Amino acid sequence: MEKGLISVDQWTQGSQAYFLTHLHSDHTKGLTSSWTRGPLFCSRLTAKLFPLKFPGLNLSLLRVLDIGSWHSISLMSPSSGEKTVVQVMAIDAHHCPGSIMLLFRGEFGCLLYTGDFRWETDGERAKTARNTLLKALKEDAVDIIYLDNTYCNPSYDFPSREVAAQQVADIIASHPNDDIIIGIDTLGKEELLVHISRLLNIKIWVWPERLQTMHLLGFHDIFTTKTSLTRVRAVPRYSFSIDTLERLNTMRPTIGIMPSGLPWLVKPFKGKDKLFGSLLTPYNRSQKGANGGMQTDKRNDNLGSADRFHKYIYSVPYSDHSCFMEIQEFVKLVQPVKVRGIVSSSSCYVDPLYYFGRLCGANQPSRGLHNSEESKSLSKRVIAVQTNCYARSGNSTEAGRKRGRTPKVDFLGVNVSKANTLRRIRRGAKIAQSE
DNA sequence: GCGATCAGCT
DNA sequence: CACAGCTGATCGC
Repeated sequence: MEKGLISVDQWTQGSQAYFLTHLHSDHTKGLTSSWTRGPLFCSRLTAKLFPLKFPGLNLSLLRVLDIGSWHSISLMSPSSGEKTVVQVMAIDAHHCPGSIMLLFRGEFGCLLYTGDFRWETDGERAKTARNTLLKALKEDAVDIIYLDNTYCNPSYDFPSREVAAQQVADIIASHPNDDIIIGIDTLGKEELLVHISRLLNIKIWVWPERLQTMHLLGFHDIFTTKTSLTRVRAVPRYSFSIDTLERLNTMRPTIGIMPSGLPWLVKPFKGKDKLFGSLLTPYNRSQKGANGGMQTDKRNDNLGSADRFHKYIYSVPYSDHSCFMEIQEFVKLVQPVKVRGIVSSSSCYVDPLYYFGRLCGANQPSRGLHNSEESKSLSKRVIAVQTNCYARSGNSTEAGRKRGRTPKVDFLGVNVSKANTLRRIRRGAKIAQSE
């Protein structure tokens, strides 16, 4: 398919229809409240959440895709000028509220763009999504799948979110006298919090803007902004640090729980002040026994940052992306002719074909373990739909100008700087007084 | 003063 | 290296 027709999670000029898989910022880069470039297709829930993130956006440009049914869109072929019809079906991606995969068919063939997705085997939603997909696939074979390959490596193995949620609940239950801080983002992990709330019969504190989101999502009794009502607080992940926990512990015993996408790969620890790498939690450590035991008994001010971290913070493998086995099952199910990854990380990228080439309809040679520049640019040029092939980290080791930093964050992690407040208001946050 | 962009950090 | 993305600073308008 030629360019100039449709774009997915990409907001540069030149397409006739734009599709958004979900409202995380790395998929909306370039999209602003002053959007006028064309109709914007998304799920009903995403449409509902839109005003929160993009206040003032012209809502008449939004087009709701109902899950599981085909929508026909009349467009114009950029080269011939003839009318052409694109059909699209949204399928629950179960990544965050409102997230969808997009199945396209048209003159260009049949394409499946997964967006970010989690393909669990159990649960009502997972089964419904599977049935929806299977039904759609009966009518068409998928030519190309654009795959969320975030954890597309056999070393990424972690349990279902249900199991991870139970681990979190167990940690909380085993600290009956502690305050609990859970790090979350602006969207996602709601099911985890609901699980905790139901199981322990406890309300959960969230910051005011997050409460608005919860209300839009239909949660009305579970969450609160009154700290006096609960010992469990969900706070912005970026406010989550050793310092925060240590400060809180000078007032009340408090533990932090990080339902994190990351560190289940235990790696050697490098650099004495870095937190990256082996994040063995107190939870894991107690099961592990040996090794670090004696250091935990040292006085706090003698601890290295790793030990300071593990003293208060538990990291739990709760992921909104599929693990390797789930990705593999998904590719087996779809049996696409071709597969391309949509996440191109700078050095960890593995061509999905390396693992799944043999599962594809046509036997494609893999381009090998690491992404050559060739494979990346190829993916960009030949890509049938203009899609967002994005990188997951803007980390650069460029020295540049170093700026000293003392974040002005109050003990609950809600920042109060003026520039920041303005930015939040522009994002649509109505600053409500919580207490 | 605002939006876009970048560096830094978790 | 990295989940997703916030914050502060800078620069051009």
